[in-house]
Amino acid sequence: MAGMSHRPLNATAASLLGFLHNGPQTGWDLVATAQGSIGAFWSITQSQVYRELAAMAQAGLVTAGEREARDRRPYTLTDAGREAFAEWVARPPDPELIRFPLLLTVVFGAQIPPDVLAGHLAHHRELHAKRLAEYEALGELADPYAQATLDFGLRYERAVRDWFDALPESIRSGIA
Amino acid sequence: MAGMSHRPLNATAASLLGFLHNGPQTGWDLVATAQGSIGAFWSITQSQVYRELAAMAQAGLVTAGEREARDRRPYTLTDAGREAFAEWVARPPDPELIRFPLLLTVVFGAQIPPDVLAGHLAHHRELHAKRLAEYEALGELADPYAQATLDFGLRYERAVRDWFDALPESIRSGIA
DNA sequence: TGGTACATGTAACATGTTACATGATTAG
DNA sequence: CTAATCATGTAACATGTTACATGTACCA
Repeated sequence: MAGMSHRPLNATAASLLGFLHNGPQTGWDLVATAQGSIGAFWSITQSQVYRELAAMAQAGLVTAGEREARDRRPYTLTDAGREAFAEWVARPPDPELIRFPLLLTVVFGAQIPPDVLAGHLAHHRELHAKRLAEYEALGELADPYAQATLDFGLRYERAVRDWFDALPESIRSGIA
Repeated sequence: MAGMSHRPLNATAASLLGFLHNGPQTGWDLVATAQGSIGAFWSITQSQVYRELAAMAQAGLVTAGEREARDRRPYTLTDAGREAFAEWVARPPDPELIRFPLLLTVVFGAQIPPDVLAGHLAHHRELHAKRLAEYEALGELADPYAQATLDFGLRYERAVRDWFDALPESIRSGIA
């Protein structure tokens, strides 16, 4: 079966397989796990999780277990799933994608009432300050890999904060 | 017509309207304009541009001009389009979305051959170093709003570089 | 006269989002 | 008994991506 041709996994599906390396989990649990551990740089919705699990079960990468209490249905990684994950991991990761609507409003600053723009900026500065505080409150993580991604988040949030603070007064405060 | 109910614009469509404030442009030109000025934090494809232009023409936000040489078809902003743009910028921008596949591989580091992970990291470090050099080569921009977004890019890329360089040796070099 | 860049568009599909429908279990 | 939480799933739609088809104009 080694040479079987399957289209490569998408990163969302692959990450579910990644989590299943730690043992069987239900869709519900996977949503919580994913949002908690990779949510900051890989958004995943409930709908997607159930869809990918169904597709991967179809493809034999996971197997759906019997329904337990509360209809919980645990999914288990198969050997084929393990192999698909290994293949995914070996391919060079795509470059990151950033979609930052606030920067769009900044670019079009000349077409926007200065106080409106300043309000958007102030609001987002707050959001980011909160997120930075949350990251800092986490302290040191036991898992060095998780710690590495947290470190990314910390550096990112500090860079964003510094950016806000370095904006020209005319843009930041809405005083033309 | 002020109270007409239309679903709010998506950010991609809105940004096209933003660019059309500087005068009529063809789809082709808009793709180049967009990729050059907001491409770093808002990806836009050609397909999307033609689709959004057609939809916005339908909705009366832009008007398609006569075909010129080489079948060029310039689109012009209408008053309704100007209004729709103004409504869009008044709404608070959504938080940014970051999708960073490399960080997924880092999170699953324990399930990945160390040299494979180290290779991915080295490759991406290179990519980011190049991008930072490109940004730095741009120098000061005349438009303060464009400069503000460039400044974001510079700070982001420096944060990413510093993150790479601060990774634990065991992760970065693949030496277990 | 042949290749390259310009230019528009469609088709097919993958991915992501939002809202809803349904029911089980727990806690107060 | 009732509200909140747990849990699965579907439906409908929006957005994004890739590949292709078609033709124009320039330039070597």
